[in-house]
Amino acid sequence: MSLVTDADKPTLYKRIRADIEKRILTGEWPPGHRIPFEHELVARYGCSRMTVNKALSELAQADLIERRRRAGSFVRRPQHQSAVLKIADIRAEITALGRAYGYELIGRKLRAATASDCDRLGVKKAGKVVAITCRHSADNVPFAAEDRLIDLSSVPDAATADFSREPPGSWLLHHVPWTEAEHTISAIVADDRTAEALDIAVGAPCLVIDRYTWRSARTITAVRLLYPGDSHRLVARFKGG
Amino acid sequence: MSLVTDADKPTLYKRIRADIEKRILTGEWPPGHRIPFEHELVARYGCSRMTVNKALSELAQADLIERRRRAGSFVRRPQHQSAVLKIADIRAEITALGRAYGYELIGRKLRAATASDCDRLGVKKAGKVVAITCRHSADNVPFAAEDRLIDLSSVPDAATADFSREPPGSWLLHHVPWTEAEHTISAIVADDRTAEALDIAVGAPCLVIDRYTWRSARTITAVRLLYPGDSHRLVARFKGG
DNA sequence: CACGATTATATGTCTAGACATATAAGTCAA
DNA sequence: TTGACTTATATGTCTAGACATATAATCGTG
Repeated sequence: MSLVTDADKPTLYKRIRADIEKRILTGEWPPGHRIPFEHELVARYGCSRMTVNKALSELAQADLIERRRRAGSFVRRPQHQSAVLKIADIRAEITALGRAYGYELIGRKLRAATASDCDRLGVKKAGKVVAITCRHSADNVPFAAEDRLIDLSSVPDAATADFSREPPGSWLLHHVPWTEAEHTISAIVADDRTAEALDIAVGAPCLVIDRYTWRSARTITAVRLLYPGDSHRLVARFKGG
Repeated sequence: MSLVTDADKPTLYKRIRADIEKRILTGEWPPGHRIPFEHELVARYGCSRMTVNKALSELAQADLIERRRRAGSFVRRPQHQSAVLKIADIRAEITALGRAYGYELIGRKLRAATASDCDRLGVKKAGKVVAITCRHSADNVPFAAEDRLIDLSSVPDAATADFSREPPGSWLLHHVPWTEAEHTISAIVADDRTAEALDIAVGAPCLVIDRYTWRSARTITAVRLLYPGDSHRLVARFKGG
């Protein structure tokens, strides 16, 4: 599997699309930024306008850019994310509810990936990983317990990031643009350890969310979140065809 | 709001795309069906191949069709939907697992919408509704309990549909193309009634999915599904920007 | 200054070709 | 029958143009 999708034998329009996509994803061209006009890209790549147009049209279809006649093409602010962000950034979720956000780092370990780590990250062989355990609270009431693994070969900066102040989810969101995520949701009843972490009764229902995030076929992080099941609701909105 | 996107002033390639999209969505061209070759569409619409190619390329980018060199273009089985379908069509989910699907209609009532019905459907005032209670099983083991409300002003045919044979979810899927859905997921522990319906112990964890589906701002159905929490996993995959 | 008319320009769509390339299908030999 | 080779064909990409159209910017006028 290649690092970048569609990069097997880059045709010109795919290269143009990938170039622009990369600048958007890395933040070099932030939302609202005007990307070069078609005629400028034509000059830069030395091709016909149809080739540039095809690249830009696909980016537009993917909602990465917005094209406006006479004005140009502009980087869109992520919009699909909102539904997901509600899940992805617990701090934002809690503060959006008008409640006081609390965060507590319980454990942080830097280690060479074990077999079970690789399995969790969905990779054959990872180098080093950071394992983080922490807890989120709202108005001083436990809100969610988090158990996370970050692949350092994808996110080397995570090795030195200070997770005692900033929750890893927020940190990642601001340092690593993700492109895809998969959630597996299930329900369990709280065992002793979970009950203690969430300050609920043993046997109370818990919502379990396992999220696995990657960018361009490259694993970023795997996280398990435990919520008190009766006090939390997870909202996901889809669009169908 | 218009019913069909991009239909304001249909240019030719959009018309071609919409024509094909319609046939796919209505099921006239089912998954696996080979759609006409480019040269056939060129002949039918009397345009150049690039125009047809643009329509087909967009359908391919939207994952509605798959294009294979030398073979042609084929309707894909819903796969962006698959994550959702897994939720939406329990019968398909169970049979996909290679297990025997069982369905049992427990109750069906046609009534004028009560205040609580309107609330559940998210409308101010509905006319008549159908309320359905049923149960799904896999290999004769209870799989999910369903409690559904269908808005008859949006789906009049549902009044006369025979839900004793076909589960309402499957029926709706084949009769009413949905465009958007919102899921609210939570966890509970089984009470007496739930425990009996799902044949699990009282106090066992349950996953609750409330799904609310609409099309073009028109409510179609609201459904609550109860799954045994330890035996069921819900997978959702998102794409971000 | 405010507002309507004009103009310049970037994107939107389309054509009639061209060559590249993956691959289904057919051919032939072991 | 099976495997290797050849061929036909549908899609993939690209060009150098063309005209259409929405609209930002400019210009003029009251």
